[in-house]
Amino acid sequence: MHVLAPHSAGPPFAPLLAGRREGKGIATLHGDQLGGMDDVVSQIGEAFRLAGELMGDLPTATQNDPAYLAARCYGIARAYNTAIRMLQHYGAGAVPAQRPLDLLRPRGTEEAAAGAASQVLGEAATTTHLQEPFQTPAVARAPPHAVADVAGTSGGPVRRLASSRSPPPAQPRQGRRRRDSGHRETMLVPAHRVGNTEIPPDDGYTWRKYGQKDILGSRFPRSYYRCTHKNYYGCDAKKKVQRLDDDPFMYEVTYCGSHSCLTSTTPLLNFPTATATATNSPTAATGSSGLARADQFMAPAEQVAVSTSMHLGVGWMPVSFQGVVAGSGAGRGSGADMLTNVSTAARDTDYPALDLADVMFNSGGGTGIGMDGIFSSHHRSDG
DNA sequence: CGAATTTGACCAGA
DNA sequence: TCTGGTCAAATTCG
Repeated sequence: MHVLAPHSAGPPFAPLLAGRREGKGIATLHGDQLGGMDDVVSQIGEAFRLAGELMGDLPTATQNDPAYLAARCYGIARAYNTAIRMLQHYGAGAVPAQRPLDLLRPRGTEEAAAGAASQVLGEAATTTHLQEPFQTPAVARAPPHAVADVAGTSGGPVRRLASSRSPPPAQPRQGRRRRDSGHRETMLVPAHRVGNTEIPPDDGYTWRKYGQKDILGSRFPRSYYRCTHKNYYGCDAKKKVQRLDDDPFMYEVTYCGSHSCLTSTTPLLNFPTATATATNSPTAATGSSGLARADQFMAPAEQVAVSTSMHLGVGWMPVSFQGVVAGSGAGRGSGADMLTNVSTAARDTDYPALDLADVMFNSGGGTGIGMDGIFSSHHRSDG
């Protein structure tokens, strides 16, 4: 366990704007990883953070992209869902037995939309996905020869015309293995709709790219990442990022293995000051969980490693509900369909979650200052 | 100089 | 044999 000293300096996005080099991965929280109250606090903070991001995107995103908005709202609501579930798990009866997933279940909509949403939510309920915003260095809009990975690269696009590499080793390499037989999970991630749409959003982990391949039948290359902390902690988490052929604004990300490191599992959280204050208990500040941590609790070095998702974040779509637990491409296209369905539901139905949104966005007293107040106050949290 | 990316080669599985 | 996944030297950048 490492104690995260209270930290106050600069705007909350400062670490994000500092030009970090590493990509971040999405955090998937599984049932056996359910932690204590600090985790719950982190989860709530994550939901706040996602909501703040959405608020920032509203001026542009609302114009012509209901699917994008639906995805974002989905991510927010799911974050709260996860918090509720964690509370129920943690409280063991002390928490009212509300069904968290009902927060998102559409009422009285066409079955397609409702079915899609229910499927998604059902999956989230069973695996307790904690979807952090995500960013990955993968870029693949243009042919691989013309475009290099952008986000998170230390040197930006690098293209060599000719390789001067050494000849192959005299002795064949040994121990190279494939087909990791660990946990695999595929998710669909929308690309940014504002700013650089070439990169999927941050997911809160730090990844190091170790390969890129042109995949047969795919227009875009597939990028391979492993956890940055593999060497230090033996963390075997990996992920593959593949841009969908039929939807260039969607990435298919497959996670292989799970994080055994702690430092990579610190997706950026920007707790509202009030929230941070309310939860700034010793437990919250010193919790051992690898889950998100308010960045004002972070030491500067740790802030460097946090997510860029504050301004890049986009909710993730789990694909495993489609049965695509393993195997890339199996769910290709379906995820987009799901997104569309969710989008439809979002347009045509009212959600109980609106109550939640009302609380979130109007907590300041109906003048819209609720979130503004929360997040603006937070802007000085790490100054 | 260390860390991260690029990219051709290598390897394993289908 | 083909294809995807991984390795590792070369390269780049801060």
